[in-house]
Parts: sequence; C-alpha cells; structure tokens
Amino acid sequence: MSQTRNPTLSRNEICEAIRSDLISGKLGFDQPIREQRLAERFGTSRGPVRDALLRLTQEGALVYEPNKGVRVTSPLSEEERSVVAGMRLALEKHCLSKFMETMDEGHERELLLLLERLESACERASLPKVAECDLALHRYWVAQASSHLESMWLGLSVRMIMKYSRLTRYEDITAEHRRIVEAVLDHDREKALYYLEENVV
Amino acid sequence: MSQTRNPTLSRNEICEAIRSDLISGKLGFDQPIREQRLAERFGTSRGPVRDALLRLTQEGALVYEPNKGVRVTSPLSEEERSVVAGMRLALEKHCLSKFMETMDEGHERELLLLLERLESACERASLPKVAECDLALHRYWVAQASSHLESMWLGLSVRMIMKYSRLTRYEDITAEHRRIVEAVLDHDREKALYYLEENVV
DNA sequence: CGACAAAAAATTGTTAACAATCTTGATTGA
DNA sequence: TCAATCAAGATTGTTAACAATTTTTTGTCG
Repeated sequence: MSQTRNPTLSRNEICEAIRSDLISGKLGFDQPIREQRLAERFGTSRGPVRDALLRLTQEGALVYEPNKGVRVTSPLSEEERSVVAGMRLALEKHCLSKFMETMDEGHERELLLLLERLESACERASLPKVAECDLALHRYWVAQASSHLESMWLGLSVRMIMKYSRLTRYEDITAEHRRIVEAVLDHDREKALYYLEENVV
Repeated sequence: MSQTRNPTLSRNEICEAIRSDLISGKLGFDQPIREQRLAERFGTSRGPVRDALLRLTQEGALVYEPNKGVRVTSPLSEEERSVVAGMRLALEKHCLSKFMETMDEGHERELLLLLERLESACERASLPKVAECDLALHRYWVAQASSHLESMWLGLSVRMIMKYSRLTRYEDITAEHRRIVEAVLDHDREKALYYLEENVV
C-alpha cells in the first residue's frame, strides 16, 4: 500500500509510513534498514529519511548504532512489557477521562468513524490494518486530551503493538473497542475506564 | 561551561549538551532555537545539530513547527505532571528493583561516585548541576536495568525536571538520595523503593 | 501618524557531493 | 585447507550550496 512511489512526502509523513510498516510487522526484528532504499521509495534524498529514522529511534521502535545505521528493535521482555502496559494504561485512563469532559458532537462522530474503520479492518482480517486502526482510535482521545502526553503515549504504544498477538481473535478486538466507545458516548466514565483497562492490559 | 568552542562533538554529545541546557533552564520557555548559532557553538554544520534538535523534539523537550524550527516546550500542567510522575515512579521502581538483583561492586562504586557528585553540586548550590546530577544518578540504575526502558524514562524525566523547583532545599535533595543509595547498598529492597517513592512524587 | 505593500534579510528544508567507516570477497602465504 | 591481509564495494556521516518559507525592515500612500 505504501510501496508505490509517493512523490515528495513530508518528514512527518515519511515517519508515519515507516512506523506503519513497523506496527504491521513488515520488517523483522534486527533487520537493518537502508537509507538509500527508503529515499528512493519516498522520492526524496537521504536527509528527510534520516530525520524520520532518528525520530523513530528516539521513540524506541528502532535502534541506532554509529556507522551502522538503524535496525528494528528487539521485542520487549515480558517483564518490560507489563511495566510499559501499566504506564500506558495510567496515561490513557487520564486522557480518556479528560477527553470525556470536553467532548462535543464532532468528537463523537470522529470516534464512531474510527471505530467503524477498526471493525472494517477486523472483518477483512487484515492484521496490519487492524493494528493501525486500533492505535488510531486510542491515539485520538489521547491527542485530544493533551498534545504533551500524545508523544509519550505514542512511544509506549508502538513498542507494545509491534508484538501484536497473531493469536488475538478479531471479534474480541471489535467487541472490546465497541464497549469502550459506547461507554464514552454514554458519558459513563467508570464503565469506559473499566473496559479500557480490560483492553489495554 | 559548554559555551566554549568544542571542536567536533558527535551527534549524541550535541544532544546531551543541549539537553543539559534545557534541564538547567538556560533557555526560557517558548524561546526559539536557531540551528546556525548552535552549529557554530559546537563547531559543526547544521546537519548534526538538526539531528539533535529532532531527537529532543521527539523526547518532548522541544516543540517543532514546520518552517519555523523548534522552541522550548511549554511546562506541563499540574495534572499532566502528576500523571507523568506516576509513570516515572512505576518505571523507576521496576528498574531499581531489577538493578539491585544484579548489582556488583563496580556498580556500588559508581553509585557512590554519582551520589558524591550530587552532594558536591548541592554544596556549591549550583542548581543546573544539581538537576543534572540528580538525573544522572537516577538514570544510572534505569540504564543498568534495561536499555529499552532508559529512553522512555529519559523523556519523562527531562520534562519533569525542566520545572525543577527553585524552592527545593539542597539539604533535602542530598538527604533523600543518600537514603535511597544507602538502602540499595544494604540490599534492602523495600526501603529503597519507599525512599524512591518519597523522592520522585 | 498609521496601515498596507514590497523588498531585504534571516531561517529552515532539501539536495548532491564528498569523507569516513564498515562489510564483503578475493588473494596470498604458510 | 585455513587464516590473515588487502582491495573493492556499500553504507553511513558531514558538509556546503541552493531552494522555499518566514520574519523583519523599508518604503509608500492615504
């Protein structure tokens, strides 16, 4: 999908595109990443590509070694994973709670749209898209609550979802998120946070 | 101290130097940052400087706007601060605990060295140095426990300490950290985590 | 004097060329 | 055959020049 020659994407778009590939697991762990290849793919020079790679490195999705470039980071251990999941949950609970306080009709429409996309991806059983839509939905309320917290959340979440379970059943994902969104639309804070916890941990 | 013309620092060193300036509060909030000036200061071209700025942007210490460069990020709200503090505490507790399991004599020496530096900075009442040494000590056990978690921790901590209280009493800082380190050297896990919590929150 | 417009300066964004480093494969000698 | 050495290629690191954009200054008109 992003394999086609896209003429002149901005730094940020390049970053999102590579991150999407990482989330969807197109790139294996420890696989090296070549700047020139990416530059050709995105139709730019190596400069903007380097910027994007550096950013993903700081995010933790890539690992950098001097004079050797970057490679896909190794998976989190179970221990690390559970610590990160706890941090992500705390962060997201706060953001969802805050988001619900200031939510208007536009937000509600957007929420339903993102949920629909996720369900559509689940129906097509397209794992990369499912992972992407999953993150996009969660990211929405985090971003609305605080741009400061959004970037922190992104780093945590990308790392966690890179190991997105190949075993998860799609109907579960759909159901879990539908429950959250419905509680949010009902302005039922307790229920929303409860379902969120079930989903994240 | 880093104002002197340093010939050819690596990307990482440039990043650490700018981060140090941010921690010590040399740069005011919303103050724009010019690439050319930094390039001259570090004796390189704009390329490596851009890399460093981009990295600090992802870390959350700087904010980027297209065609306008970066500026120092605005302070966290009290709410955001408390969420971030909680995340940092959870992360650091896990790391300190893990660190204590595999600690050897070399680690203990390093710990005492870092503590001495912090106390020395407190005696000289040099706030920038105190903030830097404070972070360096905490960073040590986090880095030893997990390089994966180190970068996450760094982002959280830099943001928090950028608002390092001008009111904190230096003897408190010294005492708090001495208590933690002593408990660590005693292999008293419970006590170490307890004092850590008192210090971070 | 103030508001608007145009020119100038400053700054960021991108690129291509070159330097430094690492990797690979062939060659040589024991 | 095996190991060490060296050369060739590939890759990353850095730089300077140029393009695009923004900001500041200047000039003009009402």
